[in-house]
Amino acid sequence: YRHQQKLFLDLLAKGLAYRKSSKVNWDPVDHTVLANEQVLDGRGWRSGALVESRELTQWFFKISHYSDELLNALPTLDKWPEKVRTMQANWIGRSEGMTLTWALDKKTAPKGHATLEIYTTRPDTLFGASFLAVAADHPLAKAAAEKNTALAAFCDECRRMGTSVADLETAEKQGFDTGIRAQHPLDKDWLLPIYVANFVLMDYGTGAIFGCPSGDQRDLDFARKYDLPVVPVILPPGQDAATFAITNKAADGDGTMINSRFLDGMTTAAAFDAVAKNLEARELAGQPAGTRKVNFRLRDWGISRQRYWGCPIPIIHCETCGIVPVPAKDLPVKLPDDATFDKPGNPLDRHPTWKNCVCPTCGKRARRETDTMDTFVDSSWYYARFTNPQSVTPIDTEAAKYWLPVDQYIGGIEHAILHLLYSRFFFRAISDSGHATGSNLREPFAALFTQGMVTHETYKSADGKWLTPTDVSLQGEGASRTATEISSGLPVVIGDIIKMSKNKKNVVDPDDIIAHWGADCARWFMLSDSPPERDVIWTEAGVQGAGRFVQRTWRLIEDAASKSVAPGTAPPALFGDDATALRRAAHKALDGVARNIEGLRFNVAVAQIYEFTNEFSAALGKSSEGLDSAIREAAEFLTQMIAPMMPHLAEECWSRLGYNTLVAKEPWPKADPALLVDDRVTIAVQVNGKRRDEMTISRSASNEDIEATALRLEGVVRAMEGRPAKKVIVVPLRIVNILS
RNA sequence: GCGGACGUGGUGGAAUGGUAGACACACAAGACUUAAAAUCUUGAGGGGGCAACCCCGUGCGGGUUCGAGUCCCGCCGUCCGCACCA
Repeated sequence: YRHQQKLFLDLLAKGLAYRKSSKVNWDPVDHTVLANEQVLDGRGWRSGALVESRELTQWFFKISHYSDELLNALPTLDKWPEKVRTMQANWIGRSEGMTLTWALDKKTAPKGHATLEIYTTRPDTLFGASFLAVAADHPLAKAAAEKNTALAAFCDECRRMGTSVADLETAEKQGFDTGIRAQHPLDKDWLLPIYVANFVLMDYGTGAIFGCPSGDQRDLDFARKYDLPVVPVILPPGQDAATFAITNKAADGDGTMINSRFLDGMTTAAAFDAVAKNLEARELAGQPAGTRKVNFRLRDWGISRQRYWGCPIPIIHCETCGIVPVPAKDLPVKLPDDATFDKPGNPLDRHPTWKNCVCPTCGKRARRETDTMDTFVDSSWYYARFTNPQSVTPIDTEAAKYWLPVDQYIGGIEHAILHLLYSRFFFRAISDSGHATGSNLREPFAALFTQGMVTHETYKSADGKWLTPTDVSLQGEGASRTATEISSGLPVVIGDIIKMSKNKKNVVDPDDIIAHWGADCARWFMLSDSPPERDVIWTEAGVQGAGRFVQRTWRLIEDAASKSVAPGTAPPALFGDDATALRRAAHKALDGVARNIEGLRFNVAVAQIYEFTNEFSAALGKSSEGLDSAIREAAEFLTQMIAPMMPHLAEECWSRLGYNTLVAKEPWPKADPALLVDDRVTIAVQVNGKRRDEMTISRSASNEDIEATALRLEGVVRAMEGRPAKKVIVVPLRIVNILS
């Protein structure tokens, strides 16, 4: 906490942490702030009228300061999944547009309101405007509502909808005419009505828009409902100006400008520029009537939590001095040990004494901040702290420079946005406030791999209760699979395969798995079953198979140990055919497994080990010159190959092979390149693209030899039916294709 | 609505544009056993044929190529992310 609190205060000093009042969704049962997804997750009891909207002062980190940088740096993260980069780019949500100032009609405007600022990404469609709309919380809406009770009621309705309606997509567009009129920026004689509309968001742009019904679907729906003009201003490519009309589908793409005075005939891009230049040059209330503006969807990060767990925010509230940082000598601010949890609400706020303190500046009685930090703050810099956990400063810059960025980060896809974006922000923010400064210290994670989750089938009894896998017995296969409840014999509905959750009871206890199968076996199954980026489906049958392999490997090593030379024996001068074959298999497997582990293709690595094990088993029954030496090599290779995935078994095997060292400490063996390539290769022969035969031929055979041999093959002759070969394509070591 | 990914046997899944289904699970037959378990051997994409072998086959329809699961275009479906973002 000491270090994290120090970081917080340094961010505060840099203006990267701040306090602001905003509207939140408040859970009146738990007395805490609800995230949007919690309101909208359909859990029922939290949605609807139970959620309150309230004004709350909370702490934020200014992630928006880095919006551009976080977006622009995404392409440099070339070892991150495309998916995650796309998700982050969408989340940051950069859009280029303009802020336009509209003069309000003096006769209708409330006192103190002379202009209205709106944000648009489509200034080109300005001549298609037929109304303006503001959010219910917009100052202009509030001012207008003061003298208009019907409008005030409408605004209240909008606010309630904002926090309670889960199905936004079905919510109807609704508006209320404020009676205020605004002058069109390009024609002061053109007055447009200003509405309060439920689909305008206060926290995006300026909380106000202009509506161009012909160019935006929402605006069109709104215009049709309130009978506002619909003037087409963009002619989509391939449409005829004489016949083009807007019915119920807005033309929101690019095209040629029409009905737009001096813009007519321009492309949308040119019209954007023309309007921008025009408005930038115009003056209104002492400033340009329009300015180009880049907007982001990304909001600042609210880090306040009304919870006991989490790092206390090191701030003291003093009536005289205001917000006072806790002095460095008083850090860390610790959580009380005697908090109570018998009531809802923040235990720190409720604690009888904890929040009482004196102001470090004036010495008067003051109050501690009772919010704690979001635990995502902790996870945003732990990797930097880990480079030297003993450091007296939060981060040891030299250690960080040496170790960071993290070479390979592995985590679930569920962190694609929050954790990974917060970390990218926080690392920059702490660097800019004097910690971990260095040219390589901007992005925390050089490479990212998102692994899948462990999933399991779900089962539901006839009366709709979730059943655990141990309650159910399964019969049949494919579409005719059925399940019955063991205790009652009644049929069971087999449900979706989903992430294990206690709620749906589709869980298998890791302790049980380890107790019954062992950790090696569990790990082996998970690695072997699916590619690591995909979800793995936990099945009893699958883990049984892994268990059999554990036993089989042990037997194989035992057998091999008894048939091999002693450790450290020099290899013979000559190996017989079967011994050489075993050595080739061992070296190929070693090479392939190494490559696949490096590429994180663990399931393929496992398959290769299986394949090699099969060959190894078969070789043990043979007799060949030098076989005992080859067996030792193969057994040692196998042990080393399984070691990363089944370390306990590998150590047992290593010991059985006569060593009293740890295989974990052995270097990965080097495959002999000479044993990786075969003298003779088997290649397929196609006639007109269809495989008809195959041949085994010397690796160094010339194309002419290959062609001649291929044309003599029995299967080829049959398929040619006496026709001559028109063309023969020879791909050395791969394939021959004969066209006839 | 916008953005992205994916679609291969009964199942999980292999396959730098070059023999589709490696490997495993499940299944079946056989060996061993008084029996079962375990283990070992064998079989298997679908269809036809005694067999040799032939035809069809990677969601559907086109295209590029000597050659397409893989590349391109258009559909269909599934999943994921964002979503009244102006």
